[in-house]
Amino acid sequence: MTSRSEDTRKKILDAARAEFSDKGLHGARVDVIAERSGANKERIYAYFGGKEQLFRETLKASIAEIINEEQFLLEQLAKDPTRMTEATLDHYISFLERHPHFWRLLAWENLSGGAEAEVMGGIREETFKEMRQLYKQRQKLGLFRKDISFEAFIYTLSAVSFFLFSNRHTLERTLQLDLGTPATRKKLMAEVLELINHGQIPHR
Amino acid sequence: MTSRSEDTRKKILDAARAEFSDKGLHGARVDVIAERSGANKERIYAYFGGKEQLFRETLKASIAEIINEEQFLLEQLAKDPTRMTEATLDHYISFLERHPHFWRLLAWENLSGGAEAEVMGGIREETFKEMRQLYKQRQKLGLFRKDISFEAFIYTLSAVSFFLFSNRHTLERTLQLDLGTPATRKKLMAEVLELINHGQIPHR
Amino acid sequence: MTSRSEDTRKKILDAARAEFSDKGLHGARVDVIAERSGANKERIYAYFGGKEQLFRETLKASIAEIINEEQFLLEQLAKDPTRMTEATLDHYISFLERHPHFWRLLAWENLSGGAEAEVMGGIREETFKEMRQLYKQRQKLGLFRKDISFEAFIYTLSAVSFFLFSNRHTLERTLQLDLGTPATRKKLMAEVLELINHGQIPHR
Amino acid sequence: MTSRSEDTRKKILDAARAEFSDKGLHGARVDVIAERSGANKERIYAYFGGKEQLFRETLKASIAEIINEEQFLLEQLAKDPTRMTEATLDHYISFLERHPHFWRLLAWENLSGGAEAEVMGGIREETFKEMRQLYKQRQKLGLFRKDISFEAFIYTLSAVSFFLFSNRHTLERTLQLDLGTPATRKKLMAEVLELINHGQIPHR
DNA sequence: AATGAATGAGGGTTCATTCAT
DNA sequence: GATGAATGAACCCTCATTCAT
Repeated sequence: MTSRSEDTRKKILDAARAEFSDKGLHGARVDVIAERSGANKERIYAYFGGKEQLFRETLKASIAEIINEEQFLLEQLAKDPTRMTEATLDHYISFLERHPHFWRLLAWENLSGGAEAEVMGGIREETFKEMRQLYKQRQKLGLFRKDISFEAFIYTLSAVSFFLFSNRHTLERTLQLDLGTPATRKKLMAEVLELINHGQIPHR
Repeated sequence: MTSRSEDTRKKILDAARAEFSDKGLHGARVDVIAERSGANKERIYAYFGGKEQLFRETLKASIAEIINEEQFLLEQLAKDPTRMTEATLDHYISFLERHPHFWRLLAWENLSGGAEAEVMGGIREETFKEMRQLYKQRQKLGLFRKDISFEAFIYTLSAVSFFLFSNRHTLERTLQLDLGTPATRKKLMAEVLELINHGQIPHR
Repeated sequence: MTSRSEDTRKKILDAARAEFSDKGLHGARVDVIAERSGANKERIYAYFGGKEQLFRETLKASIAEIINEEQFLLEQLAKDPTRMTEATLDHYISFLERHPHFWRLLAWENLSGGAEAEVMGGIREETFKEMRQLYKQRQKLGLFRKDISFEAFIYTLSAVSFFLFSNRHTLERTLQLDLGTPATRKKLMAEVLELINHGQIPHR
Repeated sequence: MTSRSEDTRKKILDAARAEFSDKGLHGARVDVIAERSGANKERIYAYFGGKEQLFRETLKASIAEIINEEQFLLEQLAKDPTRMTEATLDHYISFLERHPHFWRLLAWENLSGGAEAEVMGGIREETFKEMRQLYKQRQKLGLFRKDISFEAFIYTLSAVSFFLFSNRHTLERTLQLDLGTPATRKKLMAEVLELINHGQIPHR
């Protein structure tokens, strides 16, 4: 594993991420990945074994990215636990915005049966463990409702953030919203946050 | 356009829906569609022009389905406007559950650039118009918060219902929930509804 | 199975026989077979499933040829049972000479493990059955030695005829014989026949 | 040519013999030879020039082996010239049995046109020269028939021994003999010897 | 001398699409 | 209108061979 081969491997992985993200497993072309990466097609097979395995590696690498980023979220939440909902939602949206291949690969994968989704399991477990503790703490403090589980909470935040990107095209047509414009998007999400948030804290 | 050809056309469309829903535009095979439909491959080209055009027709047909169903929702909401949120969410989930090809085709389409999403625009416009009126009415009555637009409301309901299906595989791994089991799903969605609902009605 | 497709199938089989006979399973090229046959490459896959299956079909077809021809031998032996050894050897040599692809395909196949050799089993069984009867008859008549089985007899005839073709190149070098020349070949085989023959009939 | 490089060369040649013997020129893979030999692929090109040249070298080396062994046969025949046929046949069978790559490489080569067969010429010439003298001597003694040339004699012995191995798979099917079992094989060959032998010595 | 990385020309196979009947 | 046969352009993958260190 010389630095040269490591470099080639990485170039292939980068190109694969772009290509698979764009067109999915079946739409992607190995030739295109080779060309995009500047490497020889055969190297793909030497390093990754085949198209499907490369897709899997690409997916894994993309999922790995979320881990690092979630560390920031955890640190932030530890410092300032007020506004947990907002901070988490913001983080999710920001992450998906900056890593379009993440949600795209995940979406392709889910449509194809999610055989590789298991990769995600263990990976995010730890983050969730810490967040769950924080959530329960706040439930005890009376800031979050006790009859709403952490799972439902995180599910909702995931859904409203993921959907924004994954169904953007359809949304723009049906809701007549230009979600490409940050301002429009922010306004929408602010309202969504409001909707979620005020189920949490019993203002009275 | 004899009744015989109409019949063949329909059989092709049905087979195409199944195949495209399963595997997407690129994963689907024209041969398979022909076989599944019992029609000759060449008929597909005679009637639809090509694979992509067939996909488009399939998508359109699937979207059209939502119209009929949404009439029921509107009627129901007209009769009993209390529990608008719950009724809508239930309707969405039930629809997606009974029409997996709908959300699947939409998901494939969104990933591919959503060129055909425009079809949806006009189609659901009318439904939304009626729902928006109802929503505003209830805002005036103080049952829904005034600073949360109809768009944000419907966006949230759409997201939490669609996400349940579109990301099911990933969800099962990360949240350790067995979403195939109706009971688990119902419990989750009940909590999500709670979360959304209590931002609407200021209990005090 | 129209006559047109039957024709194409046959053209492919003919071309395959030539190509496989020349270069064996691994040396043969599907493109070349397609070109030689004048058919489209894809037809090969449509009709035969793949390269290896085509090879198998080719082998089967070639083996089938020997059956028809062996009928002539049987008839001949029935008419004139004297000179059984000579007639059989002549027939074998003549057959191999006129069907080079037969022994070549068989030779390739034997080298590759003979997985398909089983095809031959049942096929020649009947011929051998009749010949065995004839052989035993002649043993009883004291024309063939009783301590030499039919198997050893037919084995020897097969070996000396097959070897003439299968090892021709090597033979020409080591024995300095020009086996391409019919006269040389005939002289050699006449002597070999003599060698075999006089073990059969106890001249005394 | 250090002893280290000599060693590498030998390891390559050994691996090549195994691989080419198994799969022939076209079926063999350079990568596999490199792996089997434990040497680097590039060394093959440095030492042998290419795949085909390596095959040729492998063939030459294998043919060379026969020389040493045939010395034993000659010595044996010199000591005890009675039973020349049997001794020679036994020797051939034993040699082929112990050196499967010899007959396999030769068979592949013959099928591919036998371009390298010339190597054999010179190599066995000397052995044959001695054997021919012995044969003629015995013809004069009236032990071998005068109208059967040495070439026909040696041809027959070569054929019946070589064929046993080269066509084993086909034979097992057509003659229903289990040639893998030594006993079966011995019985068959004993009868074949009988057949040949008694053409030699005019018992009367 | 030796190695791991890289290359480019195929090699087998499949696909969407069209033709001939 | 309908069908089975045919086509050619890819598509994934592999191989013999060479390069750079």
